[in-house]
Amino acid sequence: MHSQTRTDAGLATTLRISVGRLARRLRAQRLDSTLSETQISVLVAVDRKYASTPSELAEYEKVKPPSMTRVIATLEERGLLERAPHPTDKRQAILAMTPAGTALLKENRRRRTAWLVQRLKELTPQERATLREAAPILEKLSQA
Amino acid sequence: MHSQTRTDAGLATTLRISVGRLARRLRAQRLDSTLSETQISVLVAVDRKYASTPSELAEYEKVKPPSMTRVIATLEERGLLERAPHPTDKRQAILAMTPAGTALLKENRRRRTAWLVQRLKELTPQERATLREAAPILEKLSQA
DNA sequence: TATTGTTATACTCTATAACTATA
DNA sequence: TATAGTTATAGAGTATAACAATA
Repeated sequence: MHSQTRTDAGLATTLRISVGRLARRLRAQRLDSTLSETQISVLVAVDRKYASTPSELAEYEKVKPPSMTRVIATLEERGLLERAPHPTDKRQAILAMTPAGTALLKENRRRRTAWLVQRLKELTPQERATLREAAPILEKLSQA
Repeated sequence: MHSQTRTDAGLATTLRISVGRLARRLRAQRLDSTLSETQISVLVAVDRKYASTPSELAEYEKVKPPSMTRVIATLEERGLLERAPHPTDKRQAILAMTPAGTALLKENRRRRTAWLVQRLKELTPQERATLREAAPILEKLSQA
């Protein structure tokens, strides 16, 4: 059964291919296809307070500040984010979720999770148990 | 340990997030960052004979024919693909790998796999064993 | 002076519409 | 007429360079 994964290189190859393909399938489930992956990702970052100012968001998303200016402008225009003044530094802006932004994220998570839950249901109980063991390891790998 | 993954929805959420993040990390390892993901993917499709003509490649990559025209033109200019006449239909073209294209793919795979092998080495033997069990299941999930 | 953020401009990737060559 | 592919053109996303406001 594990013929391709006996060696570390074999395991890495199999993981690399299936993780890439699974991620593409998950991305395709996104709710509002008029929002890009970066836009969704910025909403998530603001929602979880991983980043709040335009500079922090650019750094977090690995894009340049002028690109982030445009991403934020679009999200503001759509009423998904709003801007508040920084308490001490007038140069900076603090981004915050609007109720519409929060609702959109929630629906997006619901959709993608529902798609994957359906796929998990098609596995055997033993296979799901294996994935439960593997999930925290994949989590660790992704943060390495 | 599995507090987040007891339910199917919890498992799905954890998998969804870590698979997405791991895929992004893997993509970032690509060799020639002047080649887009689509360009790499077209090379892989030609190499494995998943598709050979511009129309087939457009269909396979889920882009429109004019977009594929440009992707192929770039790959030809860089000497990674070459064009041969179709044996019976003068409208169509058959794309084939050049030695440089084959070499580039090989090096790309080597790099991404090497990155992941390194990450796997940082795990415990028990964790690697769990991933060996999980790998074929993720493979199945990605093809569902 | 250094930092934060924006505006102006250009490049890449993708799309739609219109066209050419062949079936 | 229909199909395979290209050319012309436009829109989205990101980059660099130059600038404004504030620290």
